[in-house]
Amino acid sequence: MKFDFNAEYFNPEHTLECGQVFRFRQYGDGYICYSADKACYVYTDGVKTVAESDDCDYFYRYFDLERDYSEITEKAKSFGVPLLTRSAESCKGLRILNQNREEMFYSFIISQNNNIPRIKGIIERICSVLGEKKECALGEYHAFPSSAALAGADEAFFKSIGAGYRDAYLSQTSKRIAAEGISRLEGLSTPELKKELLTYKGVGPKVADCISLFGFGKTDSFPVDVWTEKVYREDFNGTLKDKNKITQYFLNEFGEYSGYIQQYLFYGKRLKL
DNA sequence: TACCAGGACGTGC
DNA sequence: GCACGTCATGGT
Repeated sequence: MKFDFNAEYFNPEHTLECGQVFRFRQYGDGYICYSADKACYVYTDGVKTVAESDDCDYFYRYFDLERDYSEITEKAKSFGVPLLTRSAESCKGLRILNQNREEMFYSFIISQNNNIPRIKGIIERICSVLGEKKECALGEYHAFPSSAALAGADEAFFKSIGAGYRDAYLSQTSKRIAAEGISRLEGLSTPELKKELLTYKGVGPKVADCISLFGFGKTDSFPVDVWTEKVYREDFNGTLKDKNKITQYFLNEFGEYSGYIQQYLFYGKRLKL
């Protein structure tokens, strides 16, 4: 099955390459992306972006297609920040994905003090060993492992697939989530959710903000990493040093739009827009 | 070869 | 509470 969407506000490259997701690869004229145990081929054909999958309902929501992004990009440009205006204009087809919550937990624990190509490799190796083998029209692939499957592996496994010192974090947090589930995190306000996320091993303020935004759809989150910290200094003339205060500064500026704007700024800075 | 990467943790103050 | 050293490892 397939569906399509106005390509002006759905650009696969910007959406996938902007640093919010790690499980995708270039294929044909577009990309194959994987989420939880599902797969989707997405490409732009003229004025339409087309998505093909065995589960179109899942990916329609995954790509956040029920939301109006023209309003978001206009809001972003209204702040009069040159980098933000340039990024929102040239990347207006960037959408914030609705990703699997547990997959976001482990992915962003892995992301700490790490680079994106290596993060992708670590996640790929974890999936290939512990993820259920699946098959679809696009070929074979491995699902992202359940927390139970991750909890069944030990620290040495995570070390062996190149996770480095994050081995203990993955081991401990997967055991905890396998035992508790994550329904205890549903229905919380954004500040309450962040407070709870900070109690998991390997989850600090930045990773908590990423899980909150990308896993729980909390757009009043603003993760501050080395790139957005650089944005703060160079594009907002910021002088604060404390990263929590920098996050609070951005939240005060952008409110419910923080998550979207953060992604325009992060991606735009990396692209040297 | 150094430095960097979507940082968090433990220790000492 | 805050500053600081440390933590693996591949990318650049």
